[in-house]
Amino acid sequence: MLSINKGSIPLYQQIVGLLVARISSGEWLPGEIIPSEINLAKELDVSQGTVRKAITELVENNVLTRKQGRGTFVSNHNIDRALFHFFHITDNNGHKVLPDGEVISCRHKKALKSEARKLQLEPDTEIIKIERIRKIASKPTIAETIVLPASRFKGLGKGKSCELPNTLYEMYEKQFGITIHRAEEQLRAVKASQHDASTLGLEVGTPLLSIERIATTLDNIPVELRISRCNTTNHYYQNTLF
Amino acid sequence: MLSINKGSIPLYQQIVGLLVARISSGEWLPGEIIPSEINLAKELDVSQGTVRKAITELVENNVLTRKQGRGTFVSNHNIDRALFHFFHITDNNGHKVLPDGEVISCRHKKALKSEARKLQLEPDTEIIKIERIRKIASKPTIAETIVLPASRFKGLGKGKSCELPNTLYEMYEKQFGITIHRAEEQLRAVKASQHDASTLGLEVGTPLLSIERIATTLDNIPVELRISRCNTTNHYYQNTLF
DNA sequence: AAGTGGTCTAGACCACGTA
DNA sequence: ACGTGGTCTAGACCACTTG
Repeated sequence: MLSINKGSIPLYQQIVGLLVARISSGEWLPGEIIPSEINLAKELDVSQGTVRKAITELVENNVLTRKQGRGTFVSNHNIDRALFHFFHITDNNGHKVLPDGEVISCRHKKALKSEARKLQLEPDTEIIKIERIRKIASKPTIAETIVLPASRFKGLGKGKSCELPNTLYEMYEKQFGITIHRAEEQLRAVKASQHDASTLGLEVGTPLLSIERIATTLDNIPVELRISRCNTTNHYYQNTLF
Repeated sequence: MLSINKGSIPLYQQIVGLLVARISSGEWLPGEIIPSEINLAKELDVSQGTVRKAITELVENNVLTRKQGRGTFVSNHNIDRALFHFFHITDNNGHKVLPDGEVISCRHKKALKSEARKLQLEPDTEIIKIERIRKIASKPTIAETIVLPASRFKGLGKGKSCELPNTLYEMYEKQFGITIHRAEEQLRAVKASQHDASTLGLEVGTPLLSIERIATTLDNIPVELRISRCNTTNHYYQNTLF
């Protein structure tokens, strides 16, 4: 099982792999506690320090969460994580506010060529396309288009389920067992289209901040494509560099 | 000196503080080697593991750089760091290319109210304002305005020194002993002004990605305000979320 | 009181770079 | 050969949570 040979991968890295496998296989679900460091050490026949180093790496990647005196848990998507890690829009004072979401349409379609490529799907695969408008302090601020592979989100958008919560990732996790772990965002300045302009109450051609996001699971499978067009008159996208 | 009392700050955190102090005081300059973990442990009368933990934290913050077999070094600004950590613009294929910079003007002025606030200066403090245009593959792509407190950059912009290198942070470090450690960026979509439009060869009103950056030193003193207006037709701003 | 994570130690050995 | 960082161990004690 675990091997400690000359020139091989460090033990703690192998353990990281084992832990990730047990999480993405669903053995340990989001929010659940995992065995204590001591018990994992016994099970894997390594020292506690080595297990600890592996866990530390996963904590830094937001995969696990430590709670002193209680144990180590698989991270889950709550409103805090949504705001802290997956939402970079703030008002002009730098304060984050989670906007309300209001679904405009939700339809099953065949993926466009570009959508299929970005989600690593076969051409013409069935997808769910959601259009929603997000309001901050009752003011329409972001127009969003969300594309999901229909096969992974069975039942979404049929019947009355077009009412979606604000924190979609929490819903993906609870209803579909899909945990978003990582996202790549591409930002551009674009002109508001006719559609954007009318939903956001702006003139056609107004500059909007376009954020195209591809969100992936722990095992790096893309499961959501999201394009947000944001009115940055009273808000901006905040990023910190080190 | 170091205290290990009940309920006090952990030893390794205290050591982080000591190391940071010795770096920002200039005792260890960027690029220089610091004492080995063993020697620091002896000097501070703690175990090597504790020193190691402190250093690890600084390595993760890009303050120190470890080189196996050689030693631990104070990080410096080279082209790699500029590209990897402080430059998020890529072409449409996701490839980073450091653009050329061409200074348009470089003048000493009094800080505007908003500039003084952002750089934490007294109103009317003397600043240096640099306008430059950045080209990628000979094509003007980014219009930049850079504001620096004159007191910290004595001599810059007088005489023929208006020729600036592409990697400014390397120059700040070498010529002025100022190391940029962290930056906050605020992104917006804006209309190209008359000035932007002519320098970038676009029509007035074209959407541009505005990036307002405040860069700070290790001891969190803001030393540069930079506003970039970027034509995102063939480029985008790339960001990764966890 | 018992169990968990968090800190700290002392020492062994490996991998790498330099001389 | 030597010194450096990198991994791993075994064990002690502290801080926190729960029963």
